[in-house]
Amino acid sequence: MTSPPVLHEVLAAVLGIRDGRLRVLLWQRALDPEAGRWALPGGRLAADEDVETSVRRQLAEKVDVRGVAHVEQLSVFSDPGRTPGPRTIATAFLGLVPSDADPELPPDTAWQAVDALPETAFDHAAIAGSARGRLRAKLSYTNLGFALAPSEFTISALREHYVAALGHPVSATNLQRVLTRRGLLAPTGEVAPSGRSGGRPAAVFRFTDRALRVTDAFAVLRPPGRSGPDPTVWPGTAPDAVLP
Amino acid sequence: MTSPPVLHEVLAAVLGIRDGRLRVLLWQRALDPEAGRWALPGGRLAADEDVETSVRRQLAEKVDVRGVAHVEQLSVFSDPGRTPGPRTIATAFLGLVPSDADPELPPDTAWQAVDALPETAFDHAAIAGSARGRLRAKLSYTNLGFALAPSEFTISALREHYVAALGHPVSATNLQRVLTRRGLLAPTGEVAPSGRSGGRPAAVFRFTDRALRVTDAFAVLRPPGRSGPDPTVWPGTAPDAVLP
DNA sequence: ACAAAAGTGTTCGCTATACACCCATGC
DNA sequence: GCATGGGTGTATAGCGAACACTTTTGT
Repeated sequence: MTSPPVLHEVLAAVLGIRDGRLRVLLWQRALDPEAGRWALPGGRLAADEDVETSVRRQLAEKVDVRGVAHVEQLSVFSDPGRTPGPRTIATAFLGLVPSDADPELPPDTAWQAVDALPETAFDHAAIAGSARGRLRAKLSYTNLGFALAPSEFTISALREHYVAALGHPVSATNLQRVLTRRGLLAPTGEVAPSGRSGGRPAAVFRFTDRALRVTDAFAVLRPPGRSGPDPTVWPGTAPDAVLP
Repeated sequence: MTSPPVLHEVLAAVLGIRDGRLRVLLWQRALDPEAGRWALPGGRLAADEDVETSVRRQLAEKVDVRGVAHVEQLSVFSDPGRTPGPRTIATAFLGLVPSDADPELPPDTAWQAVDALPETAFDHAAIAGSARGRLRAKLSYTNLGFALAPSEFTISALREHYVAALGHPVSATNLQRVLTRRGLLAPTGEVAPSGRSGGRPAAVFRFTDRALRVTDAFAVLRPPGRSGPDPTVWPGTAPDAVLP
């Protein structure tokens, strides 16, 4: 019964497209251990909050909460040696901030490219990588683009966001078709003026929903009889909890 | 700095097809709190183990470890009031036991239908539901059937497993075609004798792999140029960690 | 007129489902 | 022979990728 104390922290890998690249919000540690290295925001769980409440509270101290369009749990990092000192178990989260939200950041905090992280503390690089993997997967079968793109955008601007997040070329033609067929895009009716080098002005769109929706669940072994893909998620399963 | 102690436990929703239904392994609590109610196996984390090691160790006390074909993390349950007494955070897992593994169970332990759970303790019913959702999703885009079916089976027997797990009709014809096209099934060359009512004897198959493989990742927005669906998972992403 | 960017039309391959039909066995 | 269950052949619908082509702007 004299088991050693175990502390519990939450950590958030907050991703966003900044400057054409997929970046994660990190702060630079001033004190040991790991002074100088970059770390994910987060911290200890308070007595009266669950992990999701906690991560949202702690993010609010770094970025304007309203800037965070989506938060979801990744997984637990619990290796006994993951941090020095008393054992600390971390629940890792993915957060997404659209590129038109530009929260003021504390001086020790910056957006760092996920593909070229600076020296990171503890296992935080693995958590950031896990967040990137989750984002890439969900971009393909959900409407999660809404949490990355600004509220209004042209297709080519949206395409650049997808390219940065996915890390491979994306065709604007097909992107528009896929998202349109799934009913995720709504034209605002406005057009964006063309640049100095000419070109047809682009139509402006927005996402129809600003909350996570699974749009392409269950490619196979669907229940019989239905013609179209059913728009709703399987009964009794939260979108977050379904496809790991 | 006088934050209250937080305990950490792991809980496993071990699912399997038993008697034609999707069931979960539960044990009946003898003592308060929640005496008489049914609970998931699990318990406190030891000092030198991570959560995955811990859940495998604790399962070994209930079922023969070799019977458990697959274990993966679900999510953290951390509501402050989820248990009485000192605060306890749970990391929940999905475990799968093929139907030809019949571990001896302690007298207080039984397979209970997930669709008709008895009175369960704490938030364990929600965890079992989450496990069922995860299983249903992954049956569609991975080879996870291997962890549910016996090592050798006929297509119609496999079909019954899928029906029980998914909760809706599944066509044997299409099931065979989908799994064959994906290269998941290998015929053993043997045939199962037909029953007393006649009928053509069925060919016997086995799964080619006995470890999780994502077979249908990323229906859309694939990297360009490839003809077939790429057989491997996205570089740098573990199958477990990808699609929630 | 020309270049540039946006957007549409069309083709192609592939997947998954549905359903008709053939095969092998017990009685 | 006939019922029963197993298995294959084939048609259909839809999706996503690729690419040619048209539309609309700036210079």
